[in-house]
Amino acid sequence: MNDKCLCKNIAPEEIARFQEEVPSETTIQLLADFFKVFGDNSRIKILHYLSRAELCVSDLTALAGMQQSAVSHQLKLLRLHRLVKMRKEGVTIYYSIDDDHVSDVFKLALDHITESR
Amino acid sequence: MNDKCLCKNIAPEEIARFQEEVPSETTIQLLADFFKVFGDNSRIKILHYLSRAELCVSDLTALAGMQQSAVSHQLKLLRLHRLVKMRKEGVTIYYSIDDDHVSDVFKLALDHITESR
DNA sequence: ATATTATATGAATATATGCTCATATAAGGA
DNA sequence: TCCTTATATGAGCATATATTCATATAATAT
Repeated sequence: MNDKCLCKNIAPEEIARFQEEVPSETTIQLLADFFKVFGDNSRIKILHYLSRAELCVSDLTALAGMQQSAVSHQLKLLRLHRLVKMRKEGVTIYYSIDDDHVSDVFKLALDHITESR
Repeated sequence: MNDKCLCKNIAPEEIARFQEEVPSETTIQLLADFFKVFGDNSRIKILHYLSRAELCVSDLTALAGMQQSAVSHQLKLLRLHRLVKMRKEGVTIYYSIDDDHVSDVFKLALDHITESR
């Protein structure tokens, strides 16, 4: 089947070399995981609100129209990926963006989706 | 519960105004969908190989170490999102990157994951 | 016409994941 | 101390999604 394919651009001997030029398995995994974080409506919303102001969980809950529990779960994930940081003030916890790339990433993505109409 | 929260940064009256400054539901959805495409190991691999050369399905199958069927399924998805384009030559179909942002997006993501160690 | 090869596709399955519900924790106030 | 409030967390559930298997399509060669 595949090993009988004669149409390859790349000769079999070159496959190994070609593969070396590509990120390692762990890098691939890290990249995919990074994008996975952005690949969810709720998290996109949260990141957008936080890119405008430091907000507490209640604020985000009200703004995003989600349940408090859902917001907390997503904030934990965003924190794990070092995209947001938190600041405690009494019983209130304020979240804010903790990554310079976030807005750049958004910009590129917006370019893409607006470009392809 | 939440409506008794007194700690809001934002006054209740301002919530509506604050929400207007944020992309519409459909834009949010488009953004999330865009990132979802990148949020998968197989697709990241495929995009990486294609960012180095135009390749046919058999090439990608061999390089990524996936089944031909899986590669075809993912290529269809990438095509739907206008990230890759195809060129037919006889029975062979060559795929290549069809979006200027792809490499930029990768660069930013790599910055993030290398930065946070 | 038949066989072979390259790719695509539909169905089924397994896994991942986001949400909800209930509850835990922790800080302040009465 | 007891109650209320803000947030976090674990379990269960429902949905999404990636892969595999079998098969379809389409081009080429014999």
